[in-house]
Amino acid sequence: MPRLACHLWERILNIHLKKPRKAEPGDEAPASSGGQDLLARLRDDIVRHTFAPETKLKFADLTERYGLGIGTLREALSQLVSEGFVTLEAGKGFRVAPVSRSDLIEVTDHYVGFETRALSSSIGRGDDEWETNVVASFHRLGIIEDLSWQERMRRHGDWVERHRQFHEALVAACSDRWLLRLRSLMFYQLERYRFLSKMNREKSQTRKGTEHRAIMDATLARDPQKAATLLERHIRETSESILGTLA
Amino acid sequence: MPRLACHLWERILNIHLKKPRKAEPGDEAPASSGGQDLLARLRDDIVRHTFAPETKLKFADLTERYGLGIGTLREALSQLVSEGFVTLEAGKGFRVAPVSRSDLIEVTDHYVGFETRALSSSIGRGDDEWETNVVASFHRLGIIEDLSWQERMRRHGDWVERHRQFHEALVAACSDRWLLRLRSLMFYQLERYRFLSKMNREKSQTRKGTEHRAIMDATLARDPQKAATLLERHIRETSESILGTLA
DNA sequence: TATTATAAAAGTTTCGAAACTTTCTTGCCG
DNA sequence: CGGCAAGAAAGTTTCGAAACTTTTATAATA
Repeated sequence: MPRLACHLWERILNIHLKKPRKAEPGDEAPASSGGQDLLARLRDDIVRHTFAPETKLKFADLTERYGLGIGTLREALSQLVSEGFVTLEAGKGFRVAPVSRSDLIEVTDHYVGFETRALSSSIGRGDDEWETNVVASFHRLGIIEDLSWQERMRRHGDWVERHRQFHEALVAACSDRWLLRLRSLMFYQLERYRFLSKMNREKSQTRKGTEHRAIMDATLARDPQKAATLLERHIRETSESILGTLA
Repeated sequence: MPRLACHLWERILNIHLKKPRKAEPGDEAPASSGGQDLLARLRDDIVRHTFAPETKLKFADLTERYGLGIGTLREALSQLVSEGFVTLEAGKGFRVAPVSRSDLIEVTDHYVGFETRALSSSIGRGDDEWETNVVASFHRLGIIEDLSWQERMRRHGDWVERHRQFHEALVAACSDRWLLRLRSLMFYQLERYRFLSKMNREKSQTRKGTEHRAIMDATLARDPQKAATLLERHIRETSESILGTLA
């Protein structure tokens, strides 16, 4: 019976998957669509300097690398223009946005401001669920930070992800949607610079772990003042060290 | 002689236009490309409530309205997603982002913070050229604000544009690129709400003119404290009045 | 009549070919 | 040899048709 419509088969096969999908709780991200996480992949590749700053982003390369059409890529790149990761010059195409000392200084300042304010708010409003998440994400991060230097390097991708999740968990209870949005914007910008410092980080590694713990402790103790101070130092120290390498 | 290449004709016709184009001073905007100002047009149409909040943005309508292809529109809409004017749900398409009291409150707070900081910085660094521009854009705005109510309404589009230029001129000397960028983001968001208040603005109109002058005076007097205070009140009063209408 | 299955319609997403621009190369003339 | 025009190559931008999804309408069944 070849006349049977695809729809039927799909329904038969998916009925048990699709129904619950509608109310699945994890579906928070609005997401783009089919080129689902292309945006995230591209951003990651820029953040992790797979494409160095100022690199020209040619569609010929990109279509091959990601296996997607030109239009889809253009769409994602456009969003990255708005986020400040990519520049677009009419007729000349897309380039990875440049990095600079002044840019790093600005981004750091804004990020410190956003993150400390969001954290204070979060401390004031967080519930049990939030607390639990902070502890959980800290632990998940700690597992990697406790590894040997070599292992840590190998799993750097995971570290980046867990580090982001930890900081996100801290501020998650803040109710100001725009503050979270702006904070997130600056966080990703900083991530790009953080990567630059990956090369010449000496013994500072171990201190990072204790810093994260101190921030968490002050947060769980609901001491916004102290938490903000620690957090600010945490962020600024990292940036200072990166500024050294940017000479 | 039909064999003559297009290139030749174009060069003949454009040589005097294209050469100077390269160094034209007004070309500051990186701009998108061919659908040059589609992004701006779309944003304007959302800001001016041509498309009401939560409206579904169907490509069938949009292609007809703007006379552009689907791909081009998608690209512009993607950027507006990043800017927060539009939402995108996988498979369901684009919608104009909703408005709400809490959103307005957040946007106002952030905008006040950005604008006052940028203004202070600008006052500290502005040169003659900057001062001149402030005076010029204030005057240009004043011309419209001095008109009768009816005329003012008729030329509301111009007013919006000149109002934006005035505020941009004030902060133009600030050197923090990210601060200007974030400020601009919030400014456009507020613009959407400002439009809502257009309906029920009573006598407040005349006061606006004097407020603008007071801000400019304090700015030219290089009094950042006073300028910031006046500016903050200026912004907050507007938002308060809009909050009333959002009930 | 209510419910559910199927088809049709409406809409969105992806893709790549065609048009257009910029950049590089080559050949010509001074 | 340097400058410059012309053509070729490389790259970007636009567009709309095809594939796919969601929504709406229709028909069949209990």
